[in-house]
Amino acid sequence: MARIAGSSGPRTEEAIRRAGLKLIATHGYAAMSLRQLAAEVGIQQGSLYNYFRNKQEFLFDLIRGHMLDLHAALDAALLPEGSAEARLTRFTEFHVAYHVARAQEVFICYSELRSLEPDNLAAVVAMRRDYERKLGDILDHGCATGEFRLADTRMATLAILAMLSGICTWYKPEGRLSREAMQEIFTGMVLALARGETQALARGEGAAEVAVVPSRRRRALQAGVG
Amino acid sequence: MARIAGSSGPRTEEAIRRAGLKLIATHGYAAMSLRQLAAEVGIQQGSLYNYFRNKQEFLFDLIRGHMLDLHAALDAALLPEGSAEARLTRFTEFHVAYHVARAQEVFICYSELRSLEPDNLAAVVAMRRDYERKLGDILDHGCATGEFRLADTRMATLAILAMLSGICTWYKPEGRLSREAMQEIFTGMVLALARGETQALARGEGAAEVAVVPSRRRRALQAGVG
DNA sequence: GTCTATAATCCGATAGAC
DNA sequence: GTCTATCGGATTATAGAC
Repeated sequence: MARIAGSSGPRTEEAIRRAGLKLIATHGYAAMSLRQLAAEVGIQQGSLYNYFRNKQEFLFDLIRGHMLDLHAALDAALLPEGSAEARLTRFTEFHVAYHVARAQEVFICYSELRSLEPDNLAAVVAMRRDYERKLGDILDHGCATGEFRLADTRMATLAILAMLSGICTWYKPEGRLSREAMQEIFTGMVLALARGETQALARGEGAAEVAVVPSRRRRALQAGVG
Repeated sequence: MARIAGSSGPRTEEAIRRAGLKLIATHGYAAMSLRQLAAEVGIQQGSLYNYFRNKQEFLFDLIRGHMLDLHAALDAALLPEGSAEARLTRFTEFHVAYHVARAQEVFICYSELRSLEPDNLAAVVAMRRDYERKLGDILDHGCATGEFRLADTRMATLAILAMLSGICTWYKPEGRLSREAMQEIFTGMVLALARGETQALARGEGAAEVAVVPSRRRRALQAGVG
């Protein structure tokens, strides 16, 4: 990134934000040094402290700002009334659009929670819980009206959010599918999951009991392969 | 962890592995120092180099070993023949069981890919792709036989894997649901998603166009809230 | 195999000139 | 607001005694 000549407050601030998003999304917060960030922006490392008090505050501002945006945008997109199906459709379309448009920020919000200090983490987790509840309420309502058939709405909430949030881990703007196509595909999958009319197959007893912890001997053999 | 007196090769090796899994899962690879790791094991930092050549090799061994275990366990669990529904049921039950039993290792395999150097990353990504293909083949087969109805099997592959893999981000052994209950719930959701007989609702035009990038002014207001 | 000691580098954060 | 310079400490990795 080109060197910015002279004084320029707001421009530098936005450049730092964008560079930080990119570096943290790529390498992670702990692996990003402030010298790296300053070089990407085109300023000296010490100058960064005109824009935050310390590295932790920079991360928290990024994540908190994004969560506020997310909530505001969801509230604007969500229907206050209507059938559960219509509201779930809206929720899914919004979630896909948001994750496509702001994949980096969304990714950081999931992956860098571990890097937040306790107080900052608590604030973000509370906002996250509110967000989950909005989906959970739709699912609960749909089950009450008979539109949805879910064995466990809490698990369904986590499953749907994980499924949709996964988008930000592999989505590329130049990819095969347009935003509209992805919205339609994912809406179809989410609705099918929620309606879930079918019964699970009789489970093959024993299948679930497969060994998931390898023997010490197999581990040793694996090490030898390298 | 208690100090291990005297020489003890294999015991130390396993202790390092377990401590590394815990620390990396909790704080991340970049944030874990070798001094921290050594302290957790109860040895001095320099002694770690009897067990790996450098920090990167330690991470790669952890991830690669886990991927080998995962593949071997899946192959043992998966039915070579049978209906697509039966095979998808087996796949899901296995995936849930594995993620419940080894949540830490699975989590690291997703979250620390970014910390792998290029050659190591390429090796892991190749293994990951093989794994995805095994699910993709089941879905393709099911669509061909008419058991499944999916608009896009590639998206469905990614969606199902994200949904199941999400388990390792929130699962706690002391949680509300047993492994068996989770297997049944998730199998039901995955099968419903794959069968997906229903059509999506007519989409509310305009709903997808909601602003996902806030105005500069709103951002400034948000910053003021703090 | 474990220890102590240390090399060489990098880190976040601060001070003060302009 | 940006720069240069630096402080104090932490980091990975190595060397050599036991």
